[in-house]
Amino acid sequence: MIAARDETLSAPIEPLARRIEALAAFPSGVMEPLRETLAGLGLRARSAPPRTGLAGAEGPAGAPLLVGAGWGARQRILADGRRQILGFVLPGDVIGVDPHRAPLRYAAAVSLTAMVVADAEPLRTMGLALPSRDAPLARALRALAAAEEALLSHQVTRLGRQTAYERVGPLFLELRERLCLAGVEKGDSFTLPVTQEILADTLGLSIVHTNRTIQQLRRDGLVRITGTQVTLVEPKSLAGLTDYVPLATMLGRS
Amino acid sequence: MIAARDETLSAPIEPLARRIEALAAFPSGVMEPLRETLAGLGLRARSAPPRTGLAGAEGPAGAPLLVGAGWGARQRILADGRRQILGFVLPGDVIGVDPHRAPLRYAAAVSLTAMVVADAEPLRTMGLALPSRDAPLARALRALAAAEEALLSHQVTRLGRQTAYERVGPLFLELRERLCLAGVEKGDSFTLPVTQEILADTLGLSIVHTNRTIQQLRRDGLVRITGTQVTLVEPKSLAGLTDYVPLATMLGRS
DNA sequence: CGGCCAGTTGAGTTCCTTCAACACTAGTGG
DNA sequence: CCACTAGTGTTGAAGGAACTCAACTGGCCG
Repeated sequence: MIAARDETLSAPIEPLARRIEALAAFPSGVMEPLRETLAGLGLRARSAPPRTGLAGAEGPAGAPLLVGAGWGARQRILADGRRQILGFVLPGDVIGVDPHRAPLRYAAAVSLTAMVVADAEPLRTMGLALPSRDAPLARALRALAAAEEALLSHQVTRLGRQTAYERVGPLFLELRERLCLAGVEKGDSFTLPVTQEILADTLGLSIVHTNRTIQQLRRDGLVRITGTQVTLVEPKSLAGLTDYVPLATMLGRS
Repeated sequence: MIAARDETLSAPIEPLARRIEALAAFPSGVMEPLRETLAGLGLRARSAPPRTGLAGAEGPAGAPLLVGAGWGARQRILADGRRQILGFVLPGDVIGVDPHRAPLRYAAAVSLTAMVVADAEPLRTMGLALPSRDAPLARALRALAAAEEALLSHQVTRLGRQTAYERVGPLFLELRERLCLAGVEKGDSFTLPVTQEILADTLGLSIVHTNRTIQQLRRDGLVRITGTQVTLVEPKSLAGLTDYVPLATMLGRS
């Protein structure tokens, strides 16, 4: 147990490497040196307690942050206290790669569970690299930025044009896909370590209605939930029913 | 009249230059050479008819596009025909700067009115430049990308956590601000060349409810509308009432 | 003139929210 | 050991926000 935890702490880049591998579709022989480049950056992990601010929450537009483990969220809070979660921050995510992009004043990143994060300043430098040197990594980081924007677009569509019932399915499918890409979960089942209040603020619904909607999905036999474990019973029909487009498809791989 | 139109066609970079000038907050002496750099790119404008696909709609992930005049939109269409507009494309916008970013398969860019656009491939190249050469332009382009993401985040919050009444005000304020930054409008009034159906698909509302909501704003004396002309009567109280955060604030200026 | 499109208005319905109460679990201190 | 508390999940009932259906207006153009 402790060994496993230490391993995660010492290798916060692993989820990122897996996502790059899964999404960037590099020819063989490219990924190995890239992994070495990543390892050579010598990123040092630190752990963050639950419910605290990450980059962008306080202080000046901070350094970019690589997530090694745990769940976080980017959120915006209205003057009267209403909260909207823009999206979850999962292992393999890099928030604030571009000094002008993520740690904006209007949207804060917070940890939901305990997290393992690393200062990703070296990554940012690489991300700015010209197509010449370290091109594969720069390209991969741009693909990740593209994925982030794609997720945000998806969020807009869900909130604007889909019913409560149609919003939950894609969210679960998205979370499962992202966690699988990062290599921290596999199969049709994943751990959902957040309360229904968090889900409600993500889905743009009230807590009560979020609860009822999830139960409807359970009654319909599309998901099974025990504790924090979510199992997608029939991912394909769930995807069809709720108009889900996989990340891989969105990024043009298909 | 014709002279003015020709001028726009021959200088599609003007709105972009103005936006950079307004948002990037360069010290004096930086903007002049930057304008010359932009002019030196020799971008050639062409006009696009209304209601046609722009980059990303069809064909392979196309070249990036600079908008010189007219209104467009980025949208996503669900399987059953429901449409969600992610955001408007206005003069000074660059769509698809990053080959991995805008022209995604899942989201198409379309023209709403007649537009003047230019192939912005040279801009893309510059955007990838290292901090060394052409640094100000690269920085400015990244700031624009940041603004784009900020707008998308705003859209999420509006759709997720604000009422119909609260959604319209910020949209009008945002449009006015963007048009002013690009230098194509000034003051508290602007031309809104789109139907209420388009607004509805932007706001995530039905046409009927969009109509009623706008009329409520008129009755409350917050906006005046004659034809396609929208006038914000009391921008400040409208902003306060609907929790609007100006772009300049979001980007950390002020 | 007639047709079409955008805007407007009324009436009824549906979806979602709010308020309230209650069950369950875990943690805390007497 | 057990009350006590707080947080989360769950359920019922009532109200409100937004949708759908339908009709009608006015402008514009062939």
